[in-house]
Amino acid sequence: MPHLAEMRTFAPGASPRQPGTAARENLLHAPGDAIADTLQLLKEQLAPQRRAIREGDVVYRAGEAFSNLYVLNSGYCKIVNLSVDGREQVVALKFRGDWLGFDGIADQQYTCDAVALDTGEVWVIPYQALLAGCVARPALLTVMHEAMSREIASERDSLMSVCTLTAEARVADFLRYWAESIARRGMRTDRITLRMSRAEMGNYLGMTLETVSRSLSRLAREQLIQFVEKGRRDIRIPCVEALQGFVSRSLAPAPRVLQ
Amino acid sequence: MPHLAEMRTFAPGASPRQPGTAARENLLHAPGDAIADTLQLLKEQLAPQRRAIREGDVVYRAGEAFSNLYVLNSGYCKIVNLSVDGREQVVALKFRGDWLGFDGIADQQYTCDAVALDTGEVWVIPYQALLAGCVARPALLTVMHEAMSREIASERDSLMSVCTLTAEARVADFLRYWAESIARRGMRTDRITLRMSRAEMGNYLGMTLETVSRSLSRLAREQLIQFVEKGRRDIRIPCVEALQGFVSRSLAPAPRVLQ
DNA sequence: CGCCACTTTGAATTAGCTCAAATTCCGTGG
DNA sequence: CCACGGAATTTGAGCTAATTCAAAGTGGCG
Repeated sequence: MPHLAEMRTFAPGASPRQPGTAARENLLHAPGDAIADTLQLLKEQLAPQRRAIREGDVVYRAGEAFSNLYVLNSGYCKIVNLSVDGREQVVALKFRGDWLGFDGIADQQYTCDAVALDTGEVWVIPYQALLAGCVARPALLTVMHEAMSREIASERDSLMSVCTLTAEARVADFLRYWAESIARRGMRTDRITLRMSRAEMGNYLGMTLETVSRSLSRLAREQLIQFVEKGRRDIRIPCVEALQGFVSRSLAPAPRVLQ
Repeated sequence: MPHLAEMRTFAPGASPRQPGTAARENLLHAPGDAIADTLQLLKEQLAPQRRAIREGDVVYRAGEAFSNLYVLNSGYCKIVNLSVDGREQVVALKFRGDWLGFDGIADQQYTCDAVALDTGEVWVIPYQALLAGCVARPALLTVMHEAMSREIASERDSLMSVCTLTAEARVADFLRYWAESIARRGMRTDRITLRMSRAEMGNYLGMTLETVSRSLSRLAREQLIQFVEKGRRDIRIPCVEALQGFVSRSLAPAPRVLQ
């Protein structure tokens, strides 16, 4: 577990080597890949503690005192918002390179649960250490701000999706978003494995699990997706653009309303 | 919408402030009011340019190159998200002390329109100047991060509201949120003036303007609100807690679903 | 093999939408 | 000051997308 004192000992550009993993990850590092660059920067500058996670593990919990941000190095997480009256709402999904925990900054405690959807690894980024590191490497501040900015924009898109699309279009848009997210991370996108149950998807998308199921069946009937044999969580997307097209087409013909 | 994350920190009874001279604002400044403190800090450290805005004025527009953040010193703004296929979605409302423009950081251009709902004033905070100022005054970074964090939490609450509440409860929650927002800023809350048309509210809340109107009529019939004579935009809220109670009560009895 | 959780599909119900008509408000010009 | 016209709002009636309730079907795993 790296302490602040240790952290400083790494000269910028020198990576703290971990036996086994570091070499492999450096091999995988392609310059120009913003996500990999960010991970690389964080590793070099902060040598973050790594924490293995498995499906269902809680990275942080609502109400817990805030002190760390987290960056997802592999796997998938869902962010679950909780209301005082007991409602639960999946409000975001996180992929490799995404940051978790920004919601805790304002009042020094997290306002959501962050739960792993799969085996993976998060890096622990103590907030104070990050701020301290920004003095030497302003790039750290830049990547953090970009991540926060992106999160704000992303949640606005979610809200727009829920407010303006039909259920079936929302499901299609969700699949498109998932495919795009993993494509941007260099993973194959033609065949995706959803890490969520129908109930979780429905919760995230603001519809019942039955409606999710019906929408998926309909999308399959329309050839926009295919179920990979054995297991209804593996889905083939022959053409992501076709999915996008479906979403656009399913809009009301005249969406021009606001002033 | 429920903005749980915003609830803490602010001491009620803080000064309601009007745009005006620095001297008058200093007189009105009450220590312990986080919003006033932030404005004070920004004024002292950055002496931001002030920009008067009137209803309909665009503070920034989607696609425009990012270089400034803005802080609302008075008035109200809506944030409108735009999709490539022409949908418009009001995704946030901004009050005195709120920051605008975070969405522009990630890709160096704004992704939304920010539009004034009323006469007011924004302060222009050049992002680079802000970062530079943070070296001398780390508190600047703190308030900025808190604002971003709050915005993330707030949008998650909006998403939860849209996904889990009935239309009528959403309208009630919106009124509660508006009342609470201005209460926290020291303004009277028993009688509020909505700055939005039924169509704008409906867009923000994910329903048609007719449903907004019907919901308001029903809430009035149930004595949870009253229309102030002459003008359907002035609303009296006899008891904010009663509104909150209505929202909670209108939940499905057994909201326990996820896993 | 058999249980259990998840998923699919159907049928009936309903919340909210669409379409339409009346009403109110407000600014503008006479 | 009042009349007029357009825009916003309200309200009603019918419709539809999505929900609820229910029953089968499927797969994973001890």
